Amino acid sequence: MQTDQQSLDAKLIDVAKRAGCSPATVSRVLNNNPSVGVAARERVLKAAADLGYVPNGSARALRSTRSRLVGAVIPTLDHAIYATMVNSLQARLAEKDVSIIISTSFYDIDMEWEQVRLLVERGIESIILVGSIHRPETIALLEQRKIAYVFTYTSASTDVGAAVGFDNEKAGRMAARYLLDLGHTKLAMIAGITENNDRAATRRDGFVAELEKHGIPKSEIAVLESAYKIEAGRNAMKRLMERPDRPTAVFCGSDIIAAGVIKYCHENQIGVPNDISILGFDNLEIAELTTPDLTTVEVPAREMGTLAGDYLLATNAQRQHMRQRELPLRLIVRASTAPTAR
Amino acid sequence: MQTDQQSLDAKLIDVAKRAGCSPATVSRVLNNNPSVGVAARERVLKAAADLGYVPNGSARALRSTRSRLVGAVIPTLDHAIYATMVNSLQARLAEKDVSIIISTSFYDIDMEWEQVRLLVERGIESIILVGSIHRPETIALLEQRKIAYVFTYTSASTDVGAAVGFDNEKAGRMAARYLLDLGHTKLAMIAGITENNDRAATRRDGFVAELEKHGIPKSEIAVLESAYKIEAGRNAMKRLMERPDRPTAVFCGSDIIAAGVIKYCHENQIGVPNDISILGFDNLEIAELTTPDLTTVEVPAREMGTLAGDYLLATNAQRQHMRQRELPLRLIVRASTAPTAR
DNA sequence: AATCTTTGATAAATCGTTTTCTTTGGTCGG
DNA sequence: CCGACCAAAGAAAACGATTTATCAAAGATT
Repeated sequence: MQTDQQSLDAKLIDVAKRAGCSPATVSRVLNNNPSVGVAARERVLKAAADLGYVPNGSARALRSTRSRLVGAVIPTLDHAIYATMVNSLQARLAEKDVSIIISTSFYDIDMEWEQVRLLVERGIESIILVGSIHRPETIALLEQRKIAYVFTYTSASTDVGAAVGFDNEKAGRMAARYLLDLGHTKLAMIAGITENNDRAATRRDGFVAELEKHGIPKSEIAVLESAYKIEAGRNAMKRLMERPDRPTAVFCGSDIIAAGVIKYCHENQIGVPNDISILGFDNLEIAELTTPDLTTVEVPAREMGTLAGDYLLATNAQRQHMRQRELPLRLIVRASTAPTAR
Repeated sequence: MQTDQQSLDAKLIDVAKRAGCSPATVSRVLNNNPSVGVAARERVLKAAADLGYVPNGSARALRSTRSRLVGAVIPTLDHAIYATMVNSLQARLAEKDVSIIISTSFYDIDMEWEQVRLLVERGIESIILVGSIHRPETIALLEQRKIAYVFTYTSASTDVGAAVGFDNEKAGRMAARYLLDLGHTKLAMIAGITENNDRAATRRDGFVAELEKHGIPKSEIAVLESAYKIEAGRNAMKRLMERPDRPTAVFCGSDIIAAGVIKYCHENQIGVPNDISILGFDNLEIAELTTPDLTTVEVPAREMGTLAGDYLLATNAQRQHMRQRELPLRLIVRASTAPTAR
């Protein structure tokens, strides 16, 4: 004989019974529908609390077509630049009781497509992606399902999606100009892996283009790639220094890479910035850990997360005004760069 | 007049119609139920592909009570130790097409309780939490709903939950013993914030207890706390060095804190490890960025994520054998620690 | 005093699947 | 050659909420 109601998973109808009203009324109270009297409202709330009632999200989502779920597909959480962004995104969404399903694509747009499919199946109402290169199927699916999507780490939105981020080409140019202004003419770049990473590729292109514009032929610019790991950065620098014509300044696609580069310099008695200037990208916390402190380009990861959250939470009408958001980039000058010796 | 089927969101019944069979058959095909003929199976698969059919997860979850959703509540994603763990956890779950909803509690168990409630509402089948201190309501809810839960970063499971992690007290003792073995007798600890953080607190307690055991009175051990930020670690070290009786070795609750501590030492001409030995905790990537490289205790974050994932994916029967998993801790000796000068 | 609104609440249909219970038709052993 | 059995597939109920249509009672308007 079951007497202890608490021990069963109470359903909405149980709450209704206990409150002495219909399920419809309970539903309205739970959804803050104003058309229910204050007396009934209180009885319902009390009953729900007594029973430890927890609504069934699936049933709710099924009937109302609102799941309060958003998706995020990012390359990895193992890189602070993405983890930080997701962290602020999640915080913003949590304020509105919206939950976030996260999955990682390891920089692979085919994998991304699979993940997006799965997320759509889960009923997400909107989604955030990284970069502006995606499989056509991915975008088509989101369009067809009318799921709002926003690209991050880029300001290049498609004709239909939205973007919150920065201009990667500008970022590359900014780096180039800064090093040129310091008097450097023999330059190199250790980019991140550019395959399937439009942001890294565009940054590199901007860097090279700006140098060319200032009279430095492409053939004289050494461009290597490195994974986003300290060790990988160190190895890339090793390869670079084994070449005949050594640069006096190196632009790195990430602070992580730059950290490895500086490490290599230490190990090989190459003075930073006396022999070689090192410029990073991201402005991670570690930029103040290298010796010397790293000059770098600051990426507004936290802000991107918050703004992307705002976009995902917005109504369709509001979104019209939020389609493209380019955030400013700042150069953080520390001690790893210096003018060329005369 | 609507002729283009593709443009509508196809439902299971549409697939059935196109394949010329009943919805039940389609459902069986989609769920790999063996009792359906190969001919019918192929027709269904073809029809589903033609229509671009995507199952409705909510309806599926509602009817089957299986949501393929797990929850994770962690203090923050802004600390590599958690981001890394979540990253490997997610990777493990993705292999089985299980999605993860993540939310952050900012080290606040009241907030954690709210988050868990919301996750339960979303229909998660299991959940991972950090540490072993939680609100009783949190555990009670999970128990009542029969949602499997696993604690991480600790090996202390309750009588009913599971834990995959390490013994924080042992960790503290290990650090103490190492520094004692080097000959240090004047020791200090800069712990992380211990309020609502049983792991940090237990580590501290283990450290102090081991020192006491070896004849160092508690009153001689300086213990401070610091947030998990480089800057905060620097400030804590400042406070420590302003005290009369300076230690010759400092154990830091995290590599992040240790990095700040070393920074302070640089700025104030305190030699590491000549004047003072610094011992970190976590073995983050940054441990190889400090000068000198940081000696630290390695925390198996990646492995914890994978094993926690295994637990969440396991059946109830299998879980019986996975209730408590203590992972080994390794001391990574680098250059920031040295024997005391005679 | 009769009619028109407004308010608060109910009954019943519905969302898109899975599952249980039947049915159908074919194979096999005796 | 017949009944038992099995495999494959269908019909219909169910999952737990929201929403639409409806209605009764109370208040406002003439």
